[in-house]
Amino acid sequence: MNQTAAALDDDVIELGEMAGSLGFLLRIAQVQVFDEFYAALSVHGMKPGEFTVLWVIHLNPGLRQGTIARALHIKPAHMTKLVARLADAGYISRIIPTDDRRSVRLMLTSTGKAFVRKNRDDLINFHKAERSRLDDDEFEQFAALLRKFTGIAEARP
Amino acid sequence: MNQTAAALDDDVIELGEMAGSLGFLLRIAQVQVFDEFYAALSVHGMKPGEFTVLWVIHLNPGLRQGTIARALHIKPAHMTKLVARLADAGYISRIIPTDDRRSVRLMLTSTGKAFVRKNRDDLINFHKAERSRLDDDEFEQFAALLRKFTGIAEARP
DNA sequence: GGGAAATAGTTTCCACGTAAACTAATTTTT
DNA sequence: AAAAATTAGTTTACGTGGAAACTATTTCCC
Repeated sequence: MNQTAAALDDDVIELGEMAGSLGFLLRIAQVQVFDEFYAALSVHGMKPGEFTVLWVIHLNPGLRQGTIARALHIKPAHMTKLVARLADAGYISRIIPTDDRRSVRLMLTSTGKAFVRKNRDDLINFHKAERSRLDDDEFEQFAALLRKFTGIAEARP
Repeated sequence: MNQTAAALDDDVIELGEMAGSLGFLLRIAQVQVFDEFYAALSVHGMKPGEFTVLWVIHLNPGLRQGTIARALHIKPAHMTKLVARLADAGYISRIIPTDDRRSVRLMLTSTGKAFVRKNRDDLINFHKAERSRLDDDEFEQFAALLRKFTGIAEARP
């Protein structure tokens, strides 16, 4: 048990300035939240990105898939596959408008609507569970700083 | 140019409760920081994870690679490849101690030491660049909340 | 109006990271 | 002390997401 040198002192790691690096801290935080998401919601066989897209379509029916991709920082190539998965699963329908047949507009199917309605609470509860080490005030402050940092507007009430 | 319906109003997206989701906000924030990292440091052909590992070895010479992997939430399989890349590049050396020949302890080579010394400032400057939309107070508050959220201790002065 | 440029999405191919199975070394059990 | 269990790291096989090239459609401009 007693180590011979400081260099061999496992489990205690000096991070130095790294502990002030947002990139590093954000990555760790995201991994943790991701794990929580899977623990809470993967029952439905859905991944975070897919759920997010479904949610955005729910709130913004008829939007172009490219617009959604840009807003969520999903690359077009990936968006194509993600949309295909959601369409194959029967949650969304791809609509090609006649006035611009290059674009694809997305709508929830009735199955998709039912899914969102049914799992809305799981989503909300998941958000609450995320708070883990923070109290309510800290949580709100944290979310506000994240929104400011990312330049994302707060939800309109 | 004038859209016909609200549903077609591209570029304005309603996120609803999603704007309060840490998972969502963390992902966006991380993507942004990641992009900044590449813009600032990819000249050296090094990725964020690699740079972080190099930095941790610099501060904790002789640590086991598994210990570092756990601390940085890097999976063992990935750590093997990452360490191989850094070793191939000549930045670190893998040392198999005689008292436990299963383990691998990592040290910086002189090349690695020189690299860290030379790029330390880029790293620090990068951290400053990260602050973009936040002032100094907000930045510190943000980092503190991230540390609390992730359970990571602040750097010892 | 017809070719050039721009735009939307898709396809192909590749890199990164992971889970699962595996090898090697060490410790525990009996 | 041999067998079983544990631990450290590696290898293999695969899935996800991304860059670049491609197709289809629309807009620009001469």
